[in-house]
Amino acid sequence: MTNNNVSEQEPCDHPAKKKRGRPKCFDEQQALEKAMLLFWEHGYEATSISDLTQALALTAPSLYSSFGDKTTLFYKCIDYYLAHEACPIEAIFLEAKTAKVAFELFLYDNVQRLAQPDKPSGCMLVVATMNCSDHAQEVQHNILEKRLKIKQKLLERLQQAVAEGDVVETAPLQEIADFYATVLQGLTIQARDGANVEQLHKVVEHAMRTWDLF
Amino acid sequence: MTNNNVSEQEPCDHPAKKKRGRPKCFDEQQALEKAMLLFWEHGYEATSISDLTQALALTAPSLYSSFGDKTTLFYKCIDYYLAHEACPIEAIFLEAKTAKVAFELFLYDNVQRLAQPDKPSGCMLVVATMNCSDHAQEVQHNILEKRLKIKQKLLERLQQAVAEGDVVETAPLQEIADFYATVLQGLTIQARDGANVEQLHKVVEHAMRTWDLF
DNA sequence: ATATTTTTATAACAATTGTTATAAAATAAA
DNA sequence: TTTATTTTATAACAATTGTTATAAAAATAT
Repeated sequence: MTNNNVSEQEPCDHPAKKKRGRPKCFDEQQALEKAMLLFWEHGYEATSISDLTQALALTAPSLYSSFGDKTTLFYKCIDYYLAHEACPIEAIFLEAKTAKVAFELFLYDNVQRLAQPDKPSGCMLVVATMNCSDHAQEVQHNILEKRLKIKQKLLERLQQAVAEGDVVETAPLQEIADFYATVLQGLTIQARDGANVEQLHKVVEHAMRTWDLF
Repeated sequence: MTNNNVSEQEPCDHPAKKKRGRPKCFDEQQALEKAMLLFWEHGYEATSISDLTQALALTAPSLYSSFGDKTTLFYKCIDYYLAHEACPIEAIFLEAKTAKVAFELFLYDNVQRLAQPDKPSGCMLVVATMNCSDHAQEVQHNILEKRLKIKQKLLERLQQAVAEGDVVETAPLQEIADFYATVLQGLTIQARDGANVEQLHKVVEHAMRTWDLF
């Protein structure tokens, strides 16, 4: 990680060390956020370089020198999304005492993120590479794997719960993970279709009510 | 509906009335199905005219004279999909004696359609216009409305059930519809992510087990 | 045979796609 | 001041996008 933030003061003898060449006339972090919002809203392929340069108010060469080509930029936007907009599943799963509480917190946290009025609705991992041409097959596959990893984390939290005794050993862990992953991804489409937070909240409420039926 | 099928015999005095000009060298219905499969797999915008002409083995002028422009062709593919590939929700809802049975049949029917090995996975209404540019906003909106109509039919079937007495009047109909719509659309993403029919079956099984918890 | 109709094939269209070469501009180091 | 470095702006690149004009080909009707 290179530190490009000029305004940041470091505790050394030459503070505010200026960079050598012509200074950038835009904030890289802000630009990345704007790009992420575009990709989140319209997806990887439907967002053109021209859309990006227009929204970020910079030229194509500046975009390329700062972020690489379109694919590289997209991956950086995915990372930005996961760091700043997506649900912190590991933290939630760590502090929750039981698997049920963990899933409950996870789903409610997602609900509020999936249906924000001032942000694109739905999970970016789901909506940004849903329909792709053959040229974007690799990108599509990489994002698919990120989705699968989330589902894997659900399963691992259940396994941990079995080890800790708050879920019985005979419980169908894979089925439970499949069910809540289905609900989670359904919430994304519902949000895209205009459902509000209260509606999604009720859906999660019911989905959690069924925990003991497994 | 114009009948372009030359081989079909009609019970009138001049059977097999040949058309006037040069005959078509491709079957319009088969071509439409192939186009539908492409749009289903890759979506509206990511499927190019060149992709279509290549897969249907016909030239661009033939494509345009037979089906109109890309948007018109896409809508015809959506109609073909709804007629031949999508779940016949009205028929299922009509013959089911109770709302619970109706929802059960509907979801199980969907499961087998969403995860066919030789077909694109997931519901075309969900996956074909998930990420679109501004140019395709109108198409995206039209497909969104088709999704909303399905959800509306869930609600109406519940209202019918209340009228018929198999669902209590105090039941939260909108919540029930929201929940099962969420599960349905979640199944689409799960199918796209590689879940098989048995897995989705179990998800539906659990979702239906929660019916009486509303 | 000629005329009419429909579909075909070839080729081109302007516009947009992602990307980059080039040179000017703006800064710090020498 | 000169040199080195970095970012900017302009402009172009080949390839692809959706679409259509043109004319040849293949059938029926007169």
